[in-house]
Amino acid sequence: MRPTVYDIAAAAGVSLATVDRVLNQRPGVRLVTREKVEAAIRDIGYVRDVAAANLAKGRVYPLVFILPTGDNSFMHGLYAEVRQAMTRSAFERTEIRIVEVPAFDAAALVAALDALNGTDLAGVALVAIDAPDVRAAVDRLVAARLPVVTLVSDLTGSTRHHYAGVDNIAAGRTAARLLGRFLGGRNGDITVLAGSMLVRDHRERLEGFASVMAAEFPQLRLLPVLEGRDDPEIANALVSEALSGSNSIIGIYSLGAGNRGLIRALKATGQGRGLTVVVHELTEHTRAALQDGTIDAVLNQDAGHEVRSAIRVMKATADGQDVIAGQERIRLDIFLKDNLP
Amino acid sequence: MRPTVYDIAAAAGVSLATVDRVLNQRPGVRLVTREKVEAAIRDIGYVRDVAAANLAKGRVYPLVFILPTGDNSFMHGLYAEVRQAMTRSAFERTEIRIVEVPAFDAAALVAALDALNGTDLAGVALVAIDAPDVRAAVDRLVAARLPVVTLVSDLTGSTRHHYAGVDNIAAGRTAARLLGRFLGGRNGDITVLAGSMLVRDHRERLEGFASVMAAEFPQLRLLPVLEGRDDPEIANALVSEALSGSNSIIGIYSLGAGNRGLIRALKATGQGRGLTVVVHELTEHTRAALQDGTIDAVLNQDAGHEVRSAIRVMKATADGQDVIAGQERIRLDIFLKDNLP
DNA sequence: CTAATTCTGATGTACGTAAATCAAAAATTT
DNA sequence: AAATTTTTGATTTACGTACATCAGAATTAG
Repeated sequence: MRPTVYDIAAAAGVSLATVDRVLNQRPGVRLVTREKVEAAIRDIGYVRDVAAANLAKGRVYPLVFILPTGDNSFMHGLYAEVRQAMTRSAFERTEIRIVEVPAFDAAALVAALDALNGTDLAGVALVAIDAPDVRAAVDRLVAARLPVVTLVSDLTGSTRHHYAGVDNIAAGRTAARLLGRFLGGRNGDITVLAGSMLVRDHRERLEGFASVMAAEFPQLRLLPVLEGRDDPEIANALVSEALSGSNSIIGIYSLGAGNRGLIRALKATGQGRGLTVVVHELTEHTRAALQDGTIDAVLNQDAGHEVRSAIRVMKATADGQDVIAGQERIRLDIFLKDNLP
Repeated sequence: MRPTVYDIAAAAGVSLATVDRVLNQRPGVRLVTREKVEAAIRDIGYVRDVAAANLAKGRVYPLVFILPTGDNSFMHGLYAEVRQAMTRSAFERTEIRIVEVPAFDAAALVAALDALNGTDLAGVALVAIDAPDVRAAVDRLVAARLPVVTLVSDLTGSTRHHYAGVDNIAAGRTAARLLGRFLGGRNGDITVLAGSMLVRDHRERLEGFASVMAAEFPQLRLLPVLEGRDDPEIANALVSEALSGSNSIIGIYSLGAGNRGLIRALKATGQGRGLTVVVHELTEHTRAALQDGTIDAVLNQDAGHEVRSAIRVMKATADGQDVIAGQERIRLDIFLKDNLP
């Protein structure tokens, strides 16, 4: 049988109350006694039964997800996953609240973050915008001992506890290699469609993409980046214009959202041109386009995994526990038409 | 506050004892009363607090992993992950035991399975060998109300509760497309190295690979499959022989384990021939080969995820709970040199 | 050496559920 | 209607931990 607090008490030769004081870092224990108890804990290999402890504490984890609004399938999926997680609240002792903020609006994000300061929370997850005042706002929350997890897009340089998202530089590099190798030595132009250079994930994807392109596929030339603000309408307009304006485009990398606009443009203007296309985020639209050959590869981050991972990390951080590192690494999924889930 | 058994009792107008009898399907409750209680449970949306229930029951989950012996990195990794899971036993209320059986030995596997029948277990995970008597042995365990999960290689047609592994047909198809597109229209021969056609995962990978090759890359010709028994030495010998015997081989697909033998052969005999190589399972050897360009892509199943998923599913099945489907889907990882973890 | 202070022990209640016991009530049989 | 059987209720203990209270012991200060 696994050791309990009674076993520690017996081993250390103290009472249950003292063990409890040590375990829960309550005052009123002499240093020597405390060390005696801690030694006993180590010796008999006691590990606190978190379930029992939570039961006794009546612990619940009030969590907040700060999510940007946005009419694209990826964001819809992300919202859906958070709502899914809400339905599991009873089991997981969570109380999840969603706070919506306008997309790409750093000031609004800062306001949302600051509004949380002082409230009774076990954790905050946010899709970060890479701006100094956002960083400062996050640091304020961390300083107030609140677990903070960035979701999808990271905020390096801040003191956030964890990032639940993919390695976007690696994603960009991977996209470049896929595109480069699929094009098999042909030369021509590559168009990159992004959402906004304001968010770190898009900047990083571009950075990775450009560096591999330059180093390994010099026969391919990168055209200036199109910024579609993750909006299908804008994306459609930009890509249509680019394709009709040039015949030397042979590849497209879409590193943001709003791909149903891109796909519409491809079907209207890109038909029969033998374009090789790599995009991000598996949605109903990109899935269909992958299947019918409009798109050649989809890079994806599983929003469900990201949300569940964020929740696990926030809970663990709130309890001062550590997490299974391998389990919390969000992997980059590569989908070809053959391995669609 | 979340409803408790007391709330059900009050809502149904019965005593706590009766609620308990209904909840735990104990006898001694009239049908009408039982229905009254069940209605109350639905009405107030009661969900049992599993943590508290397990605490009260003193529940532990004795689990068995039946793993094949085998001197290849993938199996080493799998063992390591199970041992990792053992270290978390205290937290997870599991008691994990590993049973080793010789690889590719159906009779030994059947014996190991039958030895478990009648023992007090909460679940069995096994790397299945696709043979009728293995299927029968698994069915016997399932009939004895024991949760059974296949790991890495499935056993379709059996009554196993769950398969914790990747879709191997999709894996084979994906490998074919990667190889085909990376070769960019060249024509020549493709060599396939497998472990054994006895295990379903290898058969399925080959099936998927061959079908996409035939349908979409007719300029590539498949050579007869080499069976390396997942053994590095045998793999090395077979591939070396194949490469020195033919100059028309331009691609290799290794769908089993034992790749350090393949890599040795490639470095010795395949240098400078511009071979395109796709292999399975990310290990230290395949990782290094991917980085130095000996290999072009690695398809991988994350053994850690498989083991953790198997444990979650066995526990949930033992409790009659259901699982988060999306969370238990084991994904096929595709690694290029750019997205190595 | 006494008084004040700081530690420590003993004990009880709570969390939400499981499981057992025994008495009482209701339903069924004779 | 009595005897029997089946249902139900009331109550208690337990799981492992948290947390509070109060008394007694040990330590420190005066």
